[in-house]
Amino acid sequence: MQSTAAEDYVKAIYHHTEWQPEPITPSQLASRLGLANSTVTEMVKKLAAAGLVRHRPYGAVELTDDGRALAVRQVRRHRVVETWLVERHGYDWDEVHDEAEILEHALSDRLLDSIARSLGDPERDPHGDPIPAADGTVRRPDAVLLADAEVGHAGAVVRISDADPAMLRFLAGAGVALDARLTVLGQKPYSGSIQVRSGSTTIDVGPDVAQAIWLAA
Amino acid sequence: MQSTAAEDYVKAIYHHTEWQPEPITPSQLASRLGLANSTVTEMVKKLAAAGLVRHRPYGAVELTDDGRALAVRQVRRHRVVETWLVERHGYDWDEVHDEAEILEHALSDRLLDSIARSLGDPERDPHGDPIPAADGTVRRPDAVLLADAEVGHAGAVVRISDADPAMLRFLAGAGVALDARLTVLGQKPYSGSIQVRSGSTTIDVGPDVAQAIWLAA
DNA sequence: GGCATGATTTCGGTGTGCCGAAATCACAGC
DNA sequence: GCTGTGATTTCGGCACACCGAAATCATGCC
Repeated sequence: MQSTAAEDYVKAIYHHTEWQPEPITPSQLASRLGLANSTVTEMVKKLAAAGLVRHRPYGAVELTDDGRALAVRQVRRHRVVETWLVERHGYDWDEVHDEAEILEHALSDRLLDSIARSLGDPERDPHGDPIPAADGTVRRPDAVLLADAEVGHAGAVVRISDADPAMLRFLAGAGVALDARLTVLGQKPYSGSIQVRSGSTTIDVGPDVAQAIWLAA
Repeated sequence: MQSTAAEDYVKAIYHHTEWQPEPITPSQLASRLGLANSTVTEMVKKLAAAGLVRHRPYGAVELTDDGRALAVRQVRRHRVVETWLVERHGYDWDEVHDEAEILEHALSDRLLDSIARSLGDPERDPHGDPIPAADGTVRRPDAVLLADAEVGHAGAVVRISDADPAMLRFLAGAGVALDARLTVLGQKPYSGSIQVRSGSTTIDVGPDVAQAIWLAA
């Protein structure tokens, strides 16, 4: 059991728990993968038989150590490829995902490690997501979601969610990029938006943006 | 009909006619692909329905213009990838094939062209096989099989078959590489071997080697 | 404790690409 | 013209990954 499908499943499960720890339900998994619930049920059963996943009927799905190791390997591949596409082949942030999704299943370990080396073995991808090392080690920066940061908190942008390409472009235009230093000035009561200082300018960010940016703790 | 399987079939058919023009039979195709005859029969039927191949029952298989275009595209991908693996990732000639076989199905046109550009849009791969251009143009050098070359013929090595990795290593050890200048000194009667001068040394090559080296005409 | 509701699973079915065994064909030799 | 032989095709079947519809389950609400 090491098909590209299995790799996609464990990666999706891992991804779900990467920034918050509740286990994923089968239907969440199905919608994330764009598959029918019945398909996921069947595949989860196979993954469980292969020892990659724990699952009792009608319950949530969790990775075993083996499953997590496979997922981390897959995440490494995906993020190395994304970084390579952006840094060496002129792709934009919002163009890399589909290509990486295919390539991550096609590269040998040897080639992937060679590509990573040629990039200087980066520890994070263009969004700030940590790139696991070849041995499975993940170095995750101490980070606070902007939405959860206290007033007065100041820190560099450590991660920006890549869920919404339009937002990425907006933020780039506003000068908010990886490593940009932000200071939380305050919340506007009842507006749901947060005031933030970036360099000498002040910007208001809505709740969707505040959920997409992590600052160094 | 653009599956990786279809790509493999048309590439194998193309490959068969690349250096000699008899059409390939289903069983030859099956053994080249490592598949059962029955599988090939079925797939050929689908390829014919898709307009990639011409085939009447119990006859040989030939590419249509569409099929040839797809095959050439695939050959380009394969050879660009091989060149890239050798030149940028330290692979040896005899190590690239399997990796390229997988990658050629996984790279987008955009990425492949970017890789080719980064290599200077090479016109031949490490074996000397011509790399088709992105528009499908193939520039094949005028070449003579060493076995067919007349006594006194002199020319650079233009292509070395990659069928036998051990032979590749032997030739590399003997100083016979791409662009090495060889002169045909003569045939040893009844021995089947040919005397060749390479620089200041003279070597005897057997019929298998003489079938694997092409000289500039 | 019964029941509605939404999530989960089961079930029958599909498409692709593969296989071995059996049937069929083409062609050469007589 | 017949026939044997090897190549080709047909046939039933399998594994994988997917689907929709129907059945089943868990949970919260009354």
